[in-house]
Amino acid sequence: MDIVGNIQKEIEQRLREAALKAKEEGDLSFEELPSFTVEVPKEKGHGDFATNLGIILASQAKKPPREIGEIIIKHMDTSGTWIKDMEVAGPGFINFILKAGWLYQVLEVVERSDKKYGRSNMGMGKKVQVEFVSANPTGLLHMGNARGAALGDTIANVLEAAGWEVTREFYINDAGNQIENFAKSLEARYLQLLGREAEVPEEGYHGEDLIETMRNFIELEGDKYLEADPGLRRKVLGEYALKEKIKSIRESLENFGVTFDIWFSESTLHESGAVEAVMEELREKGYIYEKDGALWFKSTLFGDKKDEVVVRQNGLPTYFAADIAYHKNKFDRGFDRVINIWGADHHGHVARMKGAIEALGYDKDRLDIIIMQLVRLFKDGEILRMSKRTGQYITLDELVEEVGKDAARFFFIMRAADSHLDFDLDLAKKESNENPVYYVQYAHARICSILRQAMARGVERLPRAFKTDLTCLDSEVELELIRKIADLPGLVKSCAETLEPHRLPHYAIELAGLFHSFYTECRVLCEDEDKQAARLVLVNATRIVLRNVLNLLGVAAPERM
RNA sequence: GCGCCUGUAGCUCAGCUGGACAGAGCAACGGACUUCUAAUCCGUGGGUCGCAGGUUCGAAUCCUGCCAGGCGUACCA
Repeated sequence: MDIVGNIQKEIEQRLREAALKAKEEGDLSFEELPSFTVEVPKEKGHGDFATNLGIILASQAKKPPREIGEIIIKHMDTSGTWIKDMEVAGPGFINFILKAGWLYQVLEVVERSDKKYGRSNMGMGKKVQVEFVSANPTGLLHMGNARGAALGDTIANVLEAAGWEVTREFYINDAGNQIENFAKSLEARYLQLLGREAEVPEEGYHGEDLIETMRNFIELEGDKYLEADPGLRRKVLGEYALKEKIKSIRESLENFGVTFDIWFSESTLHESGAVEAVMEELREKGYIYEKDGALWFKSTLFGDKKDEVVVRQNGLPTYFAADIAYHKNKFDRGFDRVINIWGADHHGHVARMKGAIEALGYDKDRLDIIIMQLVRLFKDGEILRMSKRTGQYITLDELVEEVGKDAARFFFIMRAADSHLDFDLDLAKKESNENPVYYVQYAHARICSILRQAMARGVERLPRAFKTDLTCLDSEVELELIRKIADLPGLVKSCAETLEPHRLPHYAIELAGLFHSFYTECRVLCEDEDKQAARLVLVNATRIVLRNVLNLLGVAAPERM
């Protein structure tokens, strides 16, 4: 239940009626009522809600905006609403001042909804798949993957909260060229460890983790592949390492609070013939042609800059071909909507992916691709260039170890996907105590402490909001705190709509800030029983909201710190 | 060259899809613990919103052109 949203809608409706009534009575002239906004003004002095209707109507009605404002106010029927007062202000806004009581019902709603406060059924139970991370299983997870993991998981959480049925999926790129290179690199390490001359190929993977992997392998299987057929050897080593890598990726992500419902293997698409089949389908529809011995998809038909190869000269399908089959597979599985989270280095892939979806006859708007800018890592004041090939990167595990899961997630989610974020590792470590995440968690812990104290002082159970006189919550901080609490449902909806969860951490910081101010200014446990009861209700509602937001972020809500 | 993203306080970033005087955290400075956790609070300083035009009653937000940075522009993924 979204009280702010409901009031907004109600005011909008009354305004519409007032304008029409004014028109009927000849006070205003306009053809059709233009679209206008009813919003919460930034400035406290501008009332609880405000509309720009007067300004919007000015040119059509041929009257000054302020005069229109007065006319609308005159025709407003406010009976049965929370509206106490209306005034024309500034260039012609109408500000609405509500009766004080409107906020108190928010506390009742929070208490009653508890874990469900902030949730809605906007998605109406429709099925959505969020595919994210999907890192190559040839190495460890780095900072970019960490950002993607935090972002994707939170988007999934937000969609769930907004009433979608969400599936989290990881696409395993266990086929293609890179797997060849992976196997060659493993082979080189294997041979090296057994005292042979061998070199990791230029285009291979140089990370030291592969040495470790081969050490594990040798422990199990010894040197029995030393003289084996190289093709077989690479296959065995590759399969072993892949399994180990995927397992460690899964563990790292779980350690970061991210659990996938489905791990989807690319190679199954090749083995089942799905790639071939989808190529055939596109060919029949006339979107495939041959040139220079390769097969091309006509992505330029869908606004891409150039056509794209789907089957190479050597007869092997490209990554793109498999991706088309994968996306067809997603829709075949019955997802109403599909969301991909990709790093900025893949943005060139967006147009042709959407093109392929369209070519297959699906509505391309059922696919959202979120492009996330890359993470630039600073250490000792210098940029650390990350690359899996050179093996130089900070891993997700190291990040969690040094900065902590909660701080890392909070930090990543706080930034919009669009922002190219600079992650200063030294600073993150150094400031871990001053990180905003602790500020929020501390607010939660403080509340829990108050509630514990209350019990210790003989309060047997928390007072229920509907049985408590809340009107004594009348200081400015108290009202602001309730006002902020009232914002959560609208915020979650809007984050789900825009797929931009970065406003949640900011909200949490603001809410925690208001609570801390309240804490300094207002004593909860006190002589005045009525006041104490009302403040316990307020504090408990704040706790519920903080916890719910932290849950959405995948960040712990500690009861003690 | 072309395409996508970005440019807001010393630093890292918000700015709720065009609203009424531009915000937060960190950093700097000055205050507040005999009272529910000082991982907190209160206060001070700090900005040509990259630059120049345009649209609008109204622009950090939309359009155009420059400037700067990141990414992409493979029969790699």
